[in-house]
Amino acid sequence: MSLREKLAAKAGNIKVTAEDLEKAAARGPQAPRTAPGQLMHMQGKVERQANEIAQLRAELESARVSGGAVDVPIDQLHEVPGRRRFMPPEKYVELRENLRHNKLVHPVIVCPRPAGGFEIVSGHHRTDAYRELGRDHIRCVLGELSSDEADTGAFYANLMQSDLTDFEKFRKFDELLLRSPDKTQAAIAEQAGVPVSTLSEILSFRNLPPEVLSLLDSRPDLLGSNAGAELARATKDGRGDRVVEAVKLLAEKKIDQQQAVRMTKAEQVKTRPAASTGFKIKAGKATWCDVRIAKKVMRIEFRSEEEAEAAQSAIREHLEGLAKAASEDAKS
DNA sequence: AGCTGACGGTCAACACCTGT
DNA sequence: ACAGGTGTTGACCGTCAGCT
Repeated sequence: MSLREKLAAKAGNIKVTAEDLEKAAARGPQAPRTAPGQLMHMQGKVERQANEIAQLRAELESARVSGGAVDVPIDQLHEVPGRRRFMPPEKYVELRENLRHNKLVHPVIVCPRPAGGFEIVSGHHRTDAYRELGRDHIRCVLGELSSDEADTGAFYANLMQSDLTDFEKFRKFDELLLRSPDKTQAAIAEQAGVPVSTLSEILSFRNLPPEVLSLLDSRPDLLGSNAGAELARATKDGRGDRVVEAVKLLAEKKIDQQQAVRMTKAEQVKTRPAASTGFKIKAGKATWCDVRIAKKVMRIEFRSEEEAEAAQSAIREHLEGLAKAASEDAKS
């Protein structure tokens, strides 16, 4: 008897009952147990995924041409560090609840990744919300930019959004300046469409103590550029300890930004001559004019242009008198 | 001359106050 | 309770002086 005939005879005794079939169906597809089997299984899986991604990519390409969007599995979307825009927690909750009940109006913009899958160009929070809502697909469109262009594009797009914090702008501007050392602040400011002075103020964050910078990394909404620049100046003047203390109190919501700035200046304020910082002149109970003085500049604010004009000639007359007296004093 | 930072001004949004 | 006025805050802007 040949080997084939022997094996056929043995197999002939194996009977597959209806019960066996049921058990097999309940177990579902089984992963191979041997190493070569597992390798082949893995290769097959990778190939299937690559095919799926290639197909998705093709669908996205044709959707771009036709102006449509494609449902992409959320587990194929990957975040690029530094590209995510800051969103206050309450706004995120608002977005998620909106998406719970409504369709996604603006699809997520993605770019294919060399490593497979897609990187998110914009729409991180929408993707997060979908994940939290237990959805497994999200509408996507293909971006037309390289990864670098996407980073820069996302940044400048974010810059136009008022809810991007100044500290986040600083981190990105700083990174841009490091990446392009040949570019001046003026050139970057022009590209971003902001005055050079604004950029300069934002970049002053770099002078803050390291402790404050790491705090701001987790709470970028803590400091605006104004207060940030003031605190950076205080740090440069050797008052870093006070800056750290003030920012900690700010984080605990015990003080606001202006109070934090004042805190770092406390000693200076004491040593300053007791100059008047302004006063108000009342007409009855209402303020008729508000006078503010800063160094050699005095500002007088009236309720209306007419009142300002009326006061103007009286002030001029008085000032001319003062100037005349001053010149007579100088002669004598 | 160009770049940068300091300083003060303007504006919008919001909070608070006051009168009805 | 509501509307309007007033004050405060933070973001943004323009000017100017110092520095390289």
